[in-house]
Amino acid sequence: MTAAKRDTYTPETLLTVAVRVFNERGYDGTSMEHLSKAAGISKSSIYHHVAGKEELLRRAVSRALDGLFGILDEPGAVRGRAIERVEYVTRRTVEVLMAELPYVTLLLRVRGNTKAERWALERRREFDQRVADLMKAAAADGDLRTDVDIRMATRLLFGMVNSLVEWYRPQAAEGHGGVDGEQLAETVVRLAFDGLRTSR
Amino acid sequence: MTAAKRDTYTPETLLTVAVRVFNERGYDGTSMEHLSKAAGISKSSIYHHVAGKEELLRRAVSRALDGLFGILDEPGAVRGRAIERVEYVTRRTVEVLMAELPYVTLLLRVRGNTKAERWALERRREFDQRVADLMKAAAADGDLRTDVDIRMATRLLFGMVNSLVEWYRPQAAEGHGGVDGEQLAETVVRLAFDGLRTSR
DNA sequence: GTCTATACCGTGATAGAC
DNA sequence: GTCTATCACGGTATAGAC
Repeated sequence: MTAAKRDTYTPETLLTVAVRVFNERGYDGTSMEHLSKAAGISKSSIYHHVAGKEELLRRAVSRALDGLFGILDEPGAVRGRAIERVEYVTRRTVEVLMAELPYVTLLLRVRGNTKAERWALERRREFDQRVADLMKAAAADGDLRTDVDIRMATRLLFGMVNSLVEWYRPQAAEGHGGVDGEQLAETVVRLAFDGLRTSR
Repeated sequence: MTAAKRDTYTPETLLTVAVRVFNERGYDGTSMEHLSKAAGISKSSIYHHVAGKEELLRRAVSRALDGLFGILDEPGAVRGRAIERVEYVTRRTVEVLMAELPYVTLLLRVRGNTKAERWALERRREFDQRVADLMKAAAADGDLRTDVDIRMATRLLFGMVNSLVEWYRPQAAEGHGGVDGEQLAETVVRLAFDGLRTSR
């Protein structure tokens, strides 16, 4: 942040508003009129900053995808035993999901009606595939239970992780900083890998 | 089925088509024009059967909700140790989700822009609350791990279960009947309660 | 029960003044 | 950079013939 919050919009600040409204009403359920009301400027002023509604969507899901793919290049995701890498990617996915919550939320709700949406779905599948490959490696190492299909387990694991966007809301710094972030990530990992039950 | 598939539509047969299109394009992304093309009749013919788009949505989510709430009245959900009841409800939720896949899919994607949608969201929360109460009882029995927040665990568990709608597709009876249904439900339950890992 | 034709409104997007 | 005014279009829904 080089300057304090200013009155005039940039594509970035406008994006913040747009993504919030998209998540509240759904992308298709949001009109340019809704956006203009939420931003406090007229419809035509929005067109001064961005080419249209779909560009806002493209910018938003790009940000989410960048965050997710970034994880796969981190040292913890490329070095070590496969199961450790899976745990790392899972934990980091939860963290990125929380850090970029509105953007990832939008990404996960994309349907595929427009070009930008189809592009987003394609890249999401690519990410899922990369994770599924990691899981296969962990299974080959004998570190995952053998009575479940790996592809299915991958989907369920990330279905669980992704479901965070439906209820997680960042608490506005109550005393201590962002401690709940790492805590929640740890909970998800422990639950997914060790299960809900007290003892087997 | 008292009669074979007929040419003329009823509200029910029309609903089948509408729900499929709603799930493909999203409710807001679906126009009456889309529906009429998919059904093979004109827009105005649709209005002969139903009052409008929102009635189709209401009928669809009602069917999903009836299926889910029905679970809570089954013997397995009201008798026995709490953890057994939680497992039962989890397993049955997976089964209902598969049996009523398009309807539950639509329910889980509802945003809340219209009256019917807000009503659906309210009833969904009611179901979630009933399940959360069961989980609390299981925790009080000492059958759930104590290092995770119960409310959070409930949300993650059902986030995992609900994520099925994003990828599960019924296979068109390849040889044996509907064996995969119970199998998948069992996998979800085992994964959720015992975890992914081979051994602790 | 289905059709064509149409009413009427909200949509995404643009023109041009300030 | 923002505005008002406006466009062409597609949206839900209805009228009335067959």
